[in-house]
Amino acid sequence: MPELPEVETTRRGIEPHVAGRCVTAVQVRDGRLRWPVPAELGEVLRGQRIEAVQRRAKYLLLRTQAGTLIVHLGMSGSLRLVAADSAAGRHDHVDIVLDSGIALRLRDPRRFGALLWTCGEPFEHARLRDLGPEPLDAEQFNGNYLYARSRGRRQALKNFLMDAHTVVGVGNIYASEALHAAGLRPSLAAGRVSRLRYERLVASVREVLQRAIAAGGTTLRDFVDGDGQPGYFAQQLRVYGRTHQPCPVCGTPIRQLRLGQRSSFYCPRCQK
DNA sequence: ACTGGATCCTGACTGC
DNA sequence: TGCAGTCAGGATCCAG
Repeated sequence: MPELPEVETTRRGIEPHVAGRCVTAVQVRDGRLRWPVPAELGEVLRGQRIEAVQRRAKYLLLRTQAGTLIVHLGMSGSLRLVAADSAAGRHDHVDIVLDSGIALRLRDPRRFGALLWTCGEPFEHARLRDLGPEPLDAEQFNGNYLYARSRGRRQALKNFLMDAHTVVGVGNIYASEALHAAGLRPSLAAGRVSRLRYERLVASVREVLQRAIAAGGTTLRDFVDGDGQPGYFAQQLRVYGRTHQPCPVCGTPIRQLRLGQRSSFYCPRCQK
């Protein structure tokens, strides 16, 4: 599910209801996520005030005095604001109950998501410390950076773009969309793409992500924001999931291929 | 160091 | 209707 726009949509949705509130209870119905939910989570979170809700890559960070709760939504996760006493569904694995009577409810059918706790600086956590730059950070993420980083790499451009060491937050949907917007074929060898074309790619990544955030993200199946509403960017997708349908720019049928075990979509005319 | 493949899990969908 | 196979927004781990 969630790439950067969906995680950022979630962050913006929950922040006003979560920041400044105190945790009164943590209910773990099923702690079997990507990694087991820490057994001491209820212990350490209870009574803590959530001071800020931040995002790094596809992780959400709920900061407290005692430490930080790190949330990843995996492929099918969502975080919603619900009344604390509302009935939980089959895949509603964890509730963080707040003193407002609202609970932050983690639903994750496939259980690829994670809840991690760190007492230290979250950016130094093993899961976060080696991540590449944020795509919306113009200082760190620019054409020169991608050009320099890609030299000598034979990897397909799309896989290079989806590697969180290269840049974070760009998953399977937005990689395909950004490459289409930049006119670049996903199968190009990353190391043979020119500096100018990387400049274009950076601009496209940024533009696509920002439009997706503005639309509240993309809902293919599971994604809902903090209020349970889907995102509407699916209506604006130009190539993702549109095999054999006409390219919205030139009308040529969209092609699908597999790169790194992921479906990839492109227009053979617009993307060279 | 880089790359591709297998893997975790559940659910939806397709074709026989 | 049932059953097997395929695929799905992510990221880690491992072998070559």
